[in-house]
Amino acid sequence: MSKGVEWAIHTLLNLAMLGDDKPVGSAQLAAGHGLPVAYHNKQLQSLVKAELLTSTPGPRGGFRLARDPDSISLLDVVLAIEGNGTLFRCTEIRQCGKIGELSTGGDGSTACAVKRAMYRGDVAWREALAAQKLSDVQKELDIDDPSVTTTVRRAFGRD
Amino acid sequence: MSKGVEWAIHTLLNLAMLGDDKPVGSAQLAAGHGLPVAYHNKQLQSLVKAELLTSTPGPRGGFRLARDPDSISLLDVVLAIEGNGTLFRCTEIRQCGKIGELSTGGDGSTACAVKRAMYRGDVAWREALAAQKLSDVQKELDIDDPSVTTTVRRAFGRD
DNA sequence: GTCTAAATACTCGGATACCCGCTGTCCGAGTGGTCCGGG
DNA sequence: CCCGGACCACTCGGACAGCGGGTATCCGAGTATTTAGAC
Repeated sequence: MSKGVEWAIHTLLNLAMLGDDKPVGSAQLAAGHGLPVAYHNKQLQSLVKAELLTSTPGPRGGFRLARDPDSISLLDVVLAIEGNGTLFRCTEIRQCGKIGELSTGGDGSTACAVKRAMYRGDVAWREALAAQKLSDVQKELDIDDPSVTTTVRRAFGRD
Repeated sequence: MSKGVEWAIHTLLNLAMLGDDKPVGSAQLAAGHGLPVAYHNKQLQSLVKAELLTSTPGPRGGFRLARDPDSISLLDVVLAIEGNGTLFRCTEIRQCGKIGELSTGGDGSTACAVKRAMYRGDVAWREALAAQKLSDVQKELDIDDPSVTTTVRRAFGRD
């Protein structure tokens, strides 16, 4: 899994902790965690396409959360960055080679058993991530370090 | 996830369906599903290192299952091919940049909340794969197409 | 003083190189089988 | 006929290229602000 996922989650959490609706520029967001500005900007565009962020151009522009943190799951973020493909990709090799040629019994309607089995793992992963909203992670973050919100606000020049 | 995982699972299943302990050469295993021989051989070596297969060199040599199919989980196969790393890699960017520098409150002992949250998804995925053994998939495969075992045996020149 | 309009500075957005890891291929090391010669 | 040794064919194992996607970077399109000028 690409680093962009970690970057996106932290960035979204920072925006959630700021709370207000003032846009924050890509440069500021990247500076918050010392990330390469231009590439991070590219990831933010992916989040905009996925409708997790809204962008406003021009001076005083930047990015805002498109929805409340309790309606954005970690799965949403992962899919926005990685694309909505599955972890395991079935190539249907069961239909190739000698075995594929000799195979005749099963009807072609049923999906490959290997595919089904691997997809069960995929579904478990997705459900676990979908169950966790940004607001949940934000709460945990606050429990670990109650001063984190103040720190973030200060890092972005608020207060 | 790399294709090698799909290849490895099908190959192990084929060996399980053959049942006997006669070694099968890398070339035959690859021909079973029309895979590139040399590269597939490379993957088989990974399975040997993970102690899922045993290899015997020389003429009449090849690969055999190292354990019973009911003691090999899909997770074992995935980790053997992909390495035992986690899906989500935490880079600790929370400690970098402006926010990292200003952050002081939380004790360094607790892991990043984002890391913990993502690892929950990782654990769910691993558990779902660990719960499914090769024998289970083999049974499903046999239900979908009762003639599959015969087909595989024939494809490998048995009977 | 106020309205208008142009210049400006700052932002996002997409097009362009770079690099690491999966993919694919090759050849060498090692082993068991086989064949030939001798007893 | 039986035994021993050398040859050989076949196997795995690791070392060597090729390519695609993530990574990183730059420059152009667009907009709100600012500012200068005219009324």
